[in-house]
Amino acid sequence: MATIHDVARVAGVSISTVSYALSGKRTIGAATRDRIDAAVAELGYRPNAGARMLAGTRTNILALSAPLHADTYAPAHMTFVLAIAEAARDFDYDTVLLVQDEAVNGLRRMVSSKLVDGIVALDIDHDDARVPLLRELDIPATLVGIPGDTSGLTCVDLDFEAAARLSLERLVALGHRSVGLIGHPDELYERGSNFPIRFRDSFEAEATALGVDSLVVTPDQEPAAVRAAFERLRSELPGLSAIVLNCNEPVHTMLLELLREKGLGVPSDLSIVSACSSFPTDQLDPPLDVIPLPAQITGRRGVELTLSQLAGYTTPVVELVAPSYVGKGSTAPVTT
Amino acid sequence: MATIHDVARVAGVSISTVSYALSGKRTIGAATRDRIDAAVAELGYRPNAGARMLAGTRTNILALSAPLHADTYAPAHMTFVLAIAEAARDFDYDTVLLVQDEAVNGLRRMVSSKLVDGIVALDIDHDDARVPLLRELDIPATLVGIPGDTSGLTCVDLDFEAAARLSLERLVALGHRSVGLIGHPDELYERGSNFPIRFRDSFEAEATALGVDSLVVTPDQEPAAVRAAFERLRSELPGLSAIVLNCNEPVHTMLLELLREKGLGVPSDLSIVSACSSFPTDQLDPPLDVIPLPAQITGRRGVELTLSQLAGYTTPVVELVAPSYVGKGSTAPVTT
DNA sequence: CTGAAAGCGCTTACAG
DNA sequence: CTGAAAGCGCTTACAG
Repeated sequence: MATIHDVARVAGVSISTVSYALSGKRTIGAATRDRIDAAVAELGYRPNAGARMLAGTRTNILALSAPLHADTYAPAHMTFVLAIAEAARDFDYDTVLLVQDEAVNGLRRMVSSKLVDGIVALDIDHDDARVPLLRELDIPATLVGIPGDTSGLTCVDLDFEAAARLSLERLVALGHRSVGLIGHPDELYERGSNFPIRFRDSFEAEATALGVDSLVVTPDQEPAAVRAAFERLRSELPGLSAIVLNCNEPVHTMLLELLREKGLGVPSDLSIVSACSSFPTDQLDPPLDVIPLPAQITGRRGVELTLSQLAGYTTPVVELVAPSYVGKGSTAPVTT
Repeated sequence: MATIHDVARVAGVSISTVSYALSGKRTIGAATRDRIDAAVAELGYRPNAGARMLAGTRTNILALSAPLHADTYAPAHMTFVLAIAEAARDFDYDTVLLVQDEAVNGLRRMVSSKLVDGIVALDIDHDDARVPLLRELDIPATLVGIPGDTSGLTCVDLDFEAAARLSLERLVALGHRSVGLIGHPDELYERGSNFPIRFRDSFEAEATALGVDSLVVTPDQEPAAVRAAFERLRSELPGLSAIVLNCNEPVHTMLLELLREKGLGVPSDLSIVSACSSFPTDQLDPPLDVIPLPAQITGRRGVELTLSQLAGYTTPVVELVAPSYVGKGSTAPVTT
């Protein structure tokens, strides 16, 4: 394997000139640069990663802390991982994957061995073990997700409060005045889970502000519970003409099956919007309008925010990505 | 951050003694070792990764080449990735994740920059672009999956031919003498896809050997195609009492729905076995007996085989993991 | 059982 | 615009 000395010899320059030519950290004469480029190409030279890490100030490696919980939805998780690994490459970074307990315990090792320049963390719990750790570690890091206490940390995620408002605004624009929200299972709210609560609170506040009749139901992921929740919406919201879903995929399927069974058409009888969904709603029958959880975007921002800290920007920020609305034909003007 | 010099000073020894104590590459006096251990603990010392890579012969990093195809089933893929990252840690290795085009193009970079000691590659196509590359690269590597031409390469995967035999043997032991195989969509076989073909051929050969009436159908992933395939099995195998599935999850669901619609009980009217499935068959209704695609095991073996090459074992092997049969109550003795 | 020292292949002041 | 040289923090012969 060729070293920088080989390149220098072939190009007839010093190794420092080769180094500077490659890093672009000082101006190099055109002729010199050409000779270096030719030598690099001829030898197939690539800087030794270890030497670079040791001599330089950067390792060009990021740690991706990605624990996988029992209830993690694999396709969404995959999308985050891919987005982050690809975004990292766009900035000439490689990604070391830390899974399971290493997602927590491996972080200290990454930092003290100086293997990585920064960290991107996924699957953030409300009381995540990595939150105090990252505060202590003092290394560029971004949480993709919002923990309970964000002080001193940089985080990025979908703006789910705006998403709740957006879902309602779209329905109201179509004339709907009575809208139900099917949320996550009740335990999640009691446990103080972050998103679901913020989405729900924002939904309720916006409904009040817009003068819309609304009700939130929080069924477990079982057909019977979904059925009961739907019946409750119908009985307590007599004019029910639209439903917003902020829940997992199985509940979507169960609801749609229930509606089919009841002979209720979507959107002819009921408009439906899926909000903050990490799965494609195209596959559902019928496909649902959706405000996607933009894993591609937030994952990439996670990388960018970590690298911007590396570049010296050290003020912690909580960045909320604006929601977007994707129509799939599951909403229609209210007909009375 | 403490360096080896700090540890040596605090312990009152030379840095080479610290290095040897930590690597265990030569015997150290008990008292000396204790002082070094104490100094390491006191300082929270961890060897600098870059220095280690540069001075030593190992980087303690593995590359995981994991392209994601459009038809990749995310949960299975996730399982492979987790198994590999965890197995690597068990041998004190970290894992650099290479996705999409980097899964191919990044490999050469990994090798020439000496970032990794070896490679584990997932999602192996019949004519995988990484196959010639890995042959050329001359670095410890293992393919988790079997390409068309395995010459010179180390590979590991489920023994799907044995899996086909196993599925049939279990059914025959229950008295079944007429067994259908629902395989993958026809294109896959025409395209020369590896597993499906080997499974099918082995299934047919075993059926002949056991004197079992059999038929293979290869429907597309659509309810109508699955229905037609099932009808064909019924009409061409009059005594049909069992079906082996070697196909994707959607086809499983479609078939079970079809049977429900027809009022056919599983296993009362029909025994069913899911073979080489990368998804849990517990979730299906009813749960199906399964010969799992053991991602945990083959993923881990991928790491072990790469590290054994690093340790000097250089003879390429194609290692086939024996299939196992997991009963879930979807098979029963034939009743006539 | 332990130490002094060379060297791994870079980056980056320092110098001109 | 370019070069000579120190130094990053280890590992590992070489020596005793």
